[in-house]
Amino acid sequence: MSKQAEFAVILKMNTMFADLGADEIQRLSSLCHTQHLGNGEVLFQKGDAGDALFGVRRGQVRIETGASDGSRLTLNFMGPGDLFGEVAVLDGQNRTADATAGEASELFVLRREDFLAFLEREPKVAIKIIALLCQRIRWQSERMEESMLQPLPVRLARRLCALAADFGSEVHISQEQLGVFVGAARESVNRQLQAWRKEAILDLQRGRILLRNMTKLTAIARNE
Amino acid sequence: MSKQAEFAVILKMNTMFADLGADEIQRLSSLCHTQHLGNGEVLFQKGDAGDALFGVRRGQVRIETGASDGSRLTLNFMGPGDLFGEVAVLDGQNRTADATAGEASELFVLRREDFLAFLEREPKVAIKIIALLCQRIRWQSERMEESMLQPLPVRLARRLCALAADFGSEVHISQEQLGVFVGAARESVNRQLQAWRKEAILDLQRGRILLRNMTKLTAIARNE
DNA sequence: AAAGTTATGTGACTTATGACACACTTCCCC
DNA sequence: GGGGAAGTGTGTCATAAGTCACATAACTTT
Repeated sequence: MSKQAEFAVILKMNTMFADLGADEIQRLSSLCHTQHLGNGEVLFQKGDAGDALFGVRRGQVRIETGASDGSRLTLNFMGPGDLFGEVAVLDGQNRTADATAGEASELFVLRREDFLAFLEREPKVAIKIIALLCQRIRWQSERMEESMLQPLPVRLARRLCALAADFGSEVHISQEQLGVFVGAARESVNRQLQAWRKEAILDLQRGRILLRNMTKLTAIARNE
Repeated sequence: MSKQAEFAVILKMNTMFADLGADEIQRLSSLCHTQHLGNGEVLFQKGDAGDALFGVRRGQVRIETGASDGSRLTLNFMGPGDLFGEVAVLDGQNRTADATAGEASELFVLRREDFLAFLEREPKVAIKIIALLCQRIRWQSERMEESMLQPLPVRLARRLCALAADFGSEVHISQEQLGVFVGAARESVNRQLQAWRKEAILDLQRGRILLRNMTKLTAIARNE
């Protein structure tokens, strides 16, 4: 499969571009470049201009932010097929987090200027993008109002399910970082995980969580 | 001042259109219609197709939603100069709440079809709209992550400040509805308001709150 | 392998806030 | 002007989750 065809598949998988027609996707993916990163290499940092959209072809990129105490907190892991920086490429605002290669990686790059020129040539696509952004706004406000009002177990179960979708049943994450993800104290996370371990929903190891019973976990995530 | 000039001013005041150039605003406002509503008349209901954007010229429109128990909960008041339905007009999705005239009102109406045709004619404006939507997405995610994690006094102070910006220092709202706004129980809202009354930050009357010391209130809203 | 560092497990305590219960007041309307 | 209905004020209690304070376990570095 050509690089462009690969990139087209990745674009198509992202909610933001899922509704575009095959021809539009094809023209969009013809604008892509590729970029290689060595292990630990920094792709961009907080405050950099948001001048491109990235898709992971192989490897892994960590999206992280420097906490005030100097420690680094990982906000997300992007693996093959994941797309990141969609919003930055559209509005050109500064990056709000750092991106670092977690291993040697190859990325698809769609530069802002190319993308904007494309939108100007194809106003119908621009209108679709607008619709997609609007959906995202609706989705966000629904989620947020709903999500932060949920009790910790529900938030935690949801986050674990989301991580499982990306990484399978062996999630490699510290309880500390999980706490940051769901907005809770590490100790609270630990206590909940212990409770679930006793129910055989999952197993715990240092730096990793083994999901044993996704059925129960998704039931908790749905808040019964 | 002509209706169109008035509408142009209203568009300009809204964050969503604030960055557009004067000529673009002018062409956009030439597409507007007006509509009259009697007191209590229903403008649209939850589930209706989102086929237009509205601006209040005079009067007041309540945005509300029917709670499951049959009672109606007001989500927002739109007064002269306020714009609502921006997202629905862009993506054409269904309304997510009801809109009812709180008094005899006159509205500016910008129909979805006219607006989309306009965007197709002016792709540069479409790109600006995209940038504005992106800003809104960023703003939303920042706010939400921050806001729901804040303690009740902070959330309450912020909401009161926002209401004060719209209605001045005499905010006409029940404590019940204020509770819905900030996602808290009525009793908790009442207790916090009582505390602030004792500090002379505000006064309470049935169905209304008189803000006495905005300086202190904004300080609380900033979370010190 | 000893020492240091990071991640995890757990108990004791505190606090914010929701839930319930009920009294009191104001408004509206017949 | 009497009887609801809606809004408000307050006490008591329960609970979820944060904080603090350690103990322990697992990797890393020298």
